[in-house]
Amino acid sequence: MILSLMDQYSGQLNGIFQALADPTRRAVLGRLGKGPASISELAEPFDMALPSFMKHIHILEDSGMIRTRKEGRVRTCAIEKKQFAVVQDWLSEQRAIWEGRTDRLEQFVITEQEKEKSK
Amino acid sequence: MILSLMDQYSGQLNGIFQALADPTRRAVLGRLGKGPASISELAEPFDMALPSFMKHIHILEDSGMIRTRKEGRVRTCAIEKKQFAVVQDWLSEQRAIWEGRTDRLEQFVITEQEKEKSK
DNA sequence: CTGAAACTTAGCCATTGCGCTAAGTGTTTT
DNA sequence: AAAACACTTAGCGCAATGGCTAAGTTTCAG
Repeated sequence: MILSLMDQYSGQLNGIFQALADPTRRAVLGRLGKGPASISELAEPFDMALPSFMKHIHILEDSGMIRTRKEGRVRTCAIEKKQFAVVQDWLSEQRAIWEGRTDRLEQFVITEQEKEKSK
Repeated sequence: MILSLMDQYSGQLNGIFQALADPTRRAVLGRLGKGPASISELAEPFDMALPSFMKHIHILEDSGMIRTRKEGRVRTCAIEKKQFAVVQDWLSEQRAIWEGRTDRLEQFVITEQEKEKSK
């Protein structure tokens, strides 16, 4: 059960890191860090056709790094801060390995699971 | 000079995140967190031809996440912890944006953005 | 000095990634 | 009602990714 949680976690990491591997997408996240924005507002600084830009938005959304919602003809995007924690956790996990503290890692995972359950 | 620093930083992020976007490569980093290892030692857990595995090693090395050295016929790989800090810094920077904190670096970026707009 | 070991190089193949244009859909504005 | 706006869908082209096999190269063991 920790295993399945870890697999899910790992699957997310593929998408998240892939999403972060592009400068356009990182710039979009930087912009959204200051607050929500529409697609065209986000696209404006980039010298790119709109459909090309939209692909970046889809990748960001699929990775869970942003959330979008359409009202009327405008789609508004917002950052999903939770996903940054997934990256942070992976980094922490890695450091735990360096420091030979794999036991505490398991403890951490279990603790997080309990937190989830009690929500 | 800040610019060249930023470019280098951003350029590095492309490679780093790309490297981290693959589960095989993350697993290799996990293994190397416990200490250096040879190519064949690292490759052993994976059901993959050696040349395929070597590509992952090259990508990790190019991204700066690992360092390798050949002695005799054996190439030994070790983790490069410094590169993890680059990711950590990016995360911190992102949080700083959410929190509306503008240190010198971000102030610079925003200023440049405004300059672009007013062109 | 011959052969096994540990990579290494070269090249093929299928899929994915990232850009484009052209045309379509649904909302607002005039 | 017509036009403008803000996406959205469809499909093309090319380069990069991630796997493979076959055939080197270099080093070490016997």
